[in-house]
Amino acid sequence: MASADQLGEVFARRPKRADARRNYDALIAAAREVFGECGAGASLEEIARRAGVGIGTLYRNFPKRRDLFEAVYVEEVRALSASATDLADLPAWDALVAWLHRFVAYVGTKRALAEELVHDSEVFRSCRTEIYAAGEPLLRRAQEAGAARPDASFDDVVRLVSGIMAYQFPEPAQRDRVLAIALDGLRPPATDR
Amino acid sequence: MASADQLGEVFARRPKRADARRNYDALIAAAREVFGECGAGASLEEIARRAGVGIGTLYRNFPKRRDLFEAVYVEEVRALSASATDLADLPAWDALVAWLHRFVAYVGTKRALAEELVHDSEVFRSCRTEIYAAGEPLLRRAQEAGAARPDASFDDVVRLVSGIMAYQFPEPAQRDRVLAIALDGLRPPATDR
DNA sequence: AACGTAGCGGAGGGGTGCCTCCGTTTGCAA
DNA sequence: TTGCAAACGGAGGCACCCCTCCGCTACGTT
Repeated sequence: MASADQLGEVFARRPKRADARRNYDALIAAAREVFGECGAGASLEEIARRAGVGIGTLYRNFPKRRDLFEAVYVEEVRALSASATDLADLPAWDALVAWLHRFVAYVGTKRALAEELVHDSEVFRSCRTEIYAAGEPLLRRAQEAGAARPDASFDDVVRLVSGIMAYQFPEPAQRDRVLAIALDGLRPPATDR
Repeated sequence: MASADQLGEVFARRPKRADARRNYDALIAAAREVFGECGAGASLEEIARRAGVGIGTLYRNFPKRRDLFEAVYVEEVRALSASATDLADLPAWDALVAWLHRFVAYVGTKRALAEELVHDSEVFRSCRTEIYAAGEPLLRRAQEAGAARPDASFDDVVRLVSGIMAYQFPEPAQRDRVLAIALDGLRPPATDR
């Protein structure tokens, strides 16, 4: 699969010299934090600062903002998409809902990722492809089982869910309630459910 | 009602000298554009530039960013909340849906307003109060008519809808489809609707 | 027509961010 | 241990933004 190769490539860019690798990892950790707090437009100098690294080092490892951004999320996206497989033995609808809850857990706190998932951005398309490849079969299975409305695309679902997550909720209980309402809308139009 | 007074106050700040009023109005028009394009953090200098006005003029009329922001949306919020009254003769559910569509039309293109509606910010609370005062009765009426699920608060609905609108949709058709899914979730849990 | 003042606008100081360049440091292979 | 290529880091140039201040303009009044 082409998209996985691309994600692998990104991962392989990790440098080999010990000090370099240390800095690389510190940068990614810092970037994860800062992107999470400030969104995709966060200050790169702040990231270097927080990683305890010169700004030059940041730019050597990640010449473009997007390079850093990708490196941060590749791992998480992989984990998320991999986690779709161990839901196979649940009923179709429950599997979809369970996966979407994971999706929310991964994506919900990371405004930056959610933004990029919707605007399509170069190589980031790979991440989207990966996520969609994982989630779409779950939706289709639910639709075939008659548990989800047939006229919704997986893209609709992603937008529905990640839109809701876009703003932080003061109370997680409300977040779950709103998510539940949205998911109810995904059920088949009428009678049986 | 206290909130309306406060909105009135904002409106009354409009200056009286002809040139001043011209600039004031140009600033609001420019701000509406720029806030719409760039969100609430837009550059004030860009706004002044686009209004064809010196930056000093902007600051004299609107000493704080929020002042400008408020002035921009007061009018729109008023219109939106006023428009709830002429839906009284529709069936409860249809009235709610119709108003939410107006809500989307007003708010959907204005990321900045949606942001502020959720984060609560000083005087902006008035706008929210006003909007909620308009929309909440519509929801309650729908709930009493058994057309909307009783466990959803109006705040839930606002978050549901404005979250979905947070990212632009390339195709408006998809936006409507996703909105429809979400609104379906608002229907009462089971059988009759 | 003349005048007082409300209003104008933009220069400028301070801050922050982006990105490049290059003298210095350091890991590691020989 | 030595040597050198790889890696470091931060100074500095440029751009943009925020906000203040003050000499100039022109509106509306008398």
